Amino acid sequence: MDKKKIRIKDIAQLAGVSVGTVDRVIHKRGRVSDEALEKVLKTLHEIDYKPNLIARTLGSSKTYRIAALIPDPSLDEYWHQSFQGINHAQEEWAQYDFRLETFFFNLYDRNSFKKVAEAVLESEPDGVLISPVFYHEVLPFFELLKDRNIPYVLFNTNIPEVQPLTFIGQDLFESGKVGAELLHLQQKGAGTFAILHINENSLNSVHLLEKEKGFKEYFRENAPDARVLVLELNSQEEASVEKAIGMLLQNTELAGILVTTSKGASLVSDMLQAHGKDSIRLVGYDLLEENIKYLKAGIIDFLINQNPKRQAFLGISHLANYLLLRKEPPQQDLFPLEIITKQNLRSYLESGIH
Amino acid sequence: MDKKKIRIKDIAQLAGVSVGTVDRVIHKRGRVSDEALEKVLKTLHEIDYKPNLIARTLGSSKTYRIAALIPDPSLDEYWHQSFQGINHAQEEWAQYDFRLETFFFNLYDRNSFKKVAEAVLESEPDGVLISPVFYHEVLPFFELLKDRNIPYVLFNTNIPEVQPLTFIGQDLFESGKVGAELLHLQQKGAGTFAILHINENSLNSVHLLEKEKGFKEYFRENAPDARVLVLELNSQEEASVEKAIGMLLQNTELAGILVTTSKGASLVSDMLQAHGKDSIRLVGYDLLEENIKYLKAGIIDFLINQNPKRQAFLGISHLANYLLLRKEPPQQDLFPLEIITKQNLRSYLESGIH
DNA sequence: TAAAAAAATGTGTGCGCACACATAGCAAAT
DNA sequence: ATTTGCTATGTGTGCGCACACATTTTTTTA
Repeated sequence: MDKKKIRIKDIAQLAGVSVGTVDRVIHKRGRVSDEALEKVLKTLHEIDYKPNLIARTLGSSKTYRIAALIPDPSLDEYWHQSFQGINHAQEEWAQYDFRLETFFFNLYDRNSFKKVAEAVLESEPDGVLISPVFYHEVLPFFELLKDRNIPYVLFNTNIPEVQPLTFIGQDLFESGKVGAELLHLQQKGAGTFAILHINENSLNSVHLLEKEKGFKEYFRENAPDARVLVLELNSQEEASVEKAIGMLLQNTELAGILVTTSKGASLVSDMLQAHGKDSIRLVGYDLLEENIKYLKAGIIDFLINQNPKRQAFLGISHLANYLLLRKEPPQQDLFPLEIITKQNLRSYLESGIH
Repeated sequence: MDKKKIRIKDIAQLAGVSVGTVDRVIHKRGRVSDEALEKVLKTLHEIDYKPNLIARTLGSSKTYRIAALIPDPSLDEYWHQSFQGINHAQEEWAQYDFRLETFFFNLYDRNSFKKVAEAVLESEPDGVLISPVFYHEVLPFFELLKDRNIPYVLFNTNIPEVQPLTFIGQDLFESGKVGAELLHLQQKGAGTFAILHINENSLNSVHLLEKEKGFKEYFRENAPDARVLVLELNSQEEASVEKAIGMLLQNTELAGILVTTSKGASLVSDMLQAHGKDSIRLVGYDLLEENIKYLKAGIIDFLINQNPKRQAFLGISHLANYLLLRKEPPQQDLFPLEIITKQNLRSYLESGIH
């Protein structure tokens, strides 16, 4: 049971070479004779050598620089929470020589993203954390990162084909199913259920479409005779969106509504109250201030928490671990679909990062 | 923006003393003149010095030993999951010189706990992780640990008055409220709701009583005319417990049942099926295999996840951080009350430690 | 066959800290 | 006045690794 720490020195002794040679073998720096190579590899294999990551980082003392690309947090509470996660990670890793540079772009302006992406490349970071909102604009960016051998971590939205270091977020298809289930709970009979995409550019709708698919799939499986309505309300003017929601509420006898965008739920809550229809079940996303208010008031029945703060936090952590300690992160880090109600809300607000 | 790393050496230079003196001041080893002390403290205050924890651990290379005291995992799936968390933590911290020694006791035998506690003391660990099931037996144990200056971390059940290094777990009062809410969702009218304590020694019932209080509180606040039944079924023989449940089901028109012990829910599920009463809403605790089965089958409607694996994992991590890196953990680490349904179940099973 | 070039191998140093140990300074005891 | 016995202060070393550099061995070339 006494597994003493094996050092490079020990390996060297066992293999009958010097530490320098062992070092060269471990780091594949070449300049080693076949004979020595074999000896070292052999003992390296026999003894299960694990380098002391602590000592490793001590010596180098290189300052790593991570760039984080997210939508402007001052314009959107959801992204503000992501930003908090990034800042939290920075504190957590302050020990080490890390410089975290955050780049903001406008969520509704693909050109702003392009510009910012360029700036990131110019800054020559050692790693990148990004929420790839603009699919088409992001692809060439990843190409360039790949060329420069800069690892990148995706969060919030996944694009598996660009082979990021890792992805952090939720399974949005499953998320749509959970949303549907929460609307359908204890709803006897068929009824009509609506899924609303509000105020999100349709360009980055992969996101929303996944939820929609899951939503439909749930009813197909569990209540085939339920009616499913899909509405996409993309107008920039709030008034026209409100009007559309109003019409929906007047003309249709709804059993429940799922709002796929985190900001949309409060708008729908307003309308439900205005039309005296707050018995309609409403499910939204994320612990935004407004959403919390309506959840407490009983207008919103459930929120699905995407935990943006933790997503960003873990994104940075995975990068830091990879760069600093050479720890490979898992292929993807899928978060559970957290269901928030009036009663367990507090436990979520009070608990730290989970 | 360029905050170069400040080392002890720098402090020494600024204060006009040697590193040795600075070291003595930092570690309060005494043997420093008032004059020098003041100088060092002053610069130490001006410059915000943060020791490099990495370098600190490198030098010492002391082997820390942590003792974990938990109920025998081979007898109980819930504790098995805790055990997994402990093992996971061990892997995570394998880097460092850690030895994790796990001590098991019988959940139903206070004497076995006493014996094990003694063994722990004899092993002279540097830190202790424990789930304090037996309140009275555990108090003198903590006294002894305090005498010996051994830090201890509690998880699962809290005993704030013994002032542990930290506590990790859930707010059980809130948990009872959430359980009640889940039973009451969309239940029009008053109805009768039962809370069942099954097969848990009443000795460690602080646990269960807290949930019960929250349960009652919910109905007091939200449905004062609902009827609340409390049943405690402590018999060792399963048959007699089943009989009691059967009688309950036959004689009472129930709207919902909350089972406070993780193992109890599957028993109740059985009985609900046997009596053809599976429309009664059932809420239980934790992702035990049996519970998962009944949740998928729709007999159990919701599970509240206590996340024993993560509890234990974080317990060890907090201890390790404290011992190795001298990081003070938060006073308590409260977990959110996770609601599991048929639809989001998979996301919880697939996600790693969250 | 000697000299030069190239390849293989070995040695030394620093990273920042903790701690053991060495030395300086200074007062009390002889 | 010299020694002893303190305290205050300074110096040196090791932790395990990475990497620069020095040295040895082998190969090539004249």
